Amino acid sequence: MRHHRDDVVRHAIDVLDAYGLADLTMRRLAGELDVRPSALYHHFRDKQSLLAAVADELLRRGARPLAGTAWDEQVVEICSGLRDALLAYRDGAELVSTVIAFGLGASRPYDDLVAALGPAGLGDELTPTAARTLLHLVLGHTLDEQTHLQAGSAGAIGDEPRPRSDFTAGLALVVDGIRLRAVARGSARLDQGA
Amino acid sequence: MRHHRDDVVRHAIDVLDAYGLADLTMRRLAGELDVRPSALYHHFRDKQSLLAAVADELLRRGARPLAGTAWDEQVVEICSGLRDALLAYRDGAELVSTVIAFGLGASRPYDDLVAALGPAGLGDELTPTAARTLLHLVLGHTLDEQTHLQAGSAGAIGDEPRPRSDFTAGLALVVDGIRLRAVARGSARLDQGA
DNA sequence: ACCTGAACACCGTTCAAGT
DNA sequence: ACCTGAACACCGTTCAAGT
Repeated sequence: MRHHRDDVVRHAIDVLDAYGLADLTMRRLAGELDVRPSALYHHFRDKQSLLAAVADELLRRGARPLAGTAWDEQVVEICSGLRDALLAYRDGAELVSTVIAFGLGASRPYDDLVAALGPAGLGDELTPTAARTLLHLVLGHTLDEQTHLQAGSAGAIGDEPRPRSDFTAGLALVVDGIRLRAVARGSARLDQGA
Repeated sequence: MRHHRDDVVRHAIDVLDAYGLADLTMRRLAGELDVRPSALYHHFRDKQSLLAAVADELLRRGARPLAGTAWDEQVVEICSGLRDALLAYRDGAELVSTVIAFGLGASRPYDDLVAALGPAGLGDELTPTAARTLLHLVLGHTLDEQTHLQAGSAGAIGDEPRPRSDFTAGLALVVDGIRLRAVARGSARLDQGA
């Protein structure tokens, strides 16, 4: 049976969710598609590109429209939505972190954060910094969280699972720091929780 | 020639720095030590444990005494020192991030941050959250930075390198957010830069 | 356009046995 | 205590050739 690129990506997500990132190999994926491993190289130049496409699809599936109007509400929505998207598939956080680190894809969340931060008036220098800081927080936290959630099945010894409020609290720290800079340029109120 | 554990770790750091994390394989390391790969399993139960020991040694070499007295000075020192330690060896940030994600070692920076944050009076719930948030920022940022620094030699297309001030600015954001919570419990001044 | 067959150059890990 | 020899069960990638 013949496939095209989208079939491969869909099957790759299934393999990811069922077996984890370490077992998402070209050979295993080819096996699931009932095809020789070399056939995959017709659709993707290498494994990194495949993983980038899988990460993009995972984020696309988790995408939600923004409801809030204020920049800080939107930032919290984007970050929470990203976390939910990462948690929706096994090893989602590890996959997206890897793809972002290699700089081959998964750039949507960063772009969305930059756009949402616009009205905060941080300036052209601080806005990308703030967006990256938020992104690092979400990826790092969710990677931690997902690793600990899955610690039962894997070999790693997990200490206590993260309390539910931990993500929100960490995010609020950073948003407050950003709000302080926005305030310095004279706009939002300082004491609203994130 | 016979080695013990410390020799293996030292050679592993050399291989890491010379060839990168992807080429720090058990087989290559064994080759450098002029030993069969199976000999390494006398010293370490698996590759993860070896990497954990390498990460700990890398952090040990980068350790510096704390000069500051105020908690926010100490936090900035710890984070900057961690960044410097990670940048001192090729793929240092990726190695330490991996080891921390697996929860097998490299816990010193987290412990130091928790200790430094003590006097901020954040409480038992927020202190670990703040420490993790800082750690995620430093690891994420430095991983980004190191990837872009090394982008010339690797295949990944790096966009512009991070501006020098980016790390400091991102760190200041988070420290300000923490300071705000410390202020809420009534201690430090709010307008001191990080 | 999509795939096979066959190969190349590797991996981590185990385990009995040696000194 | 530290190591060898040999094997097991895998990897990603290339490339000529097929339909």
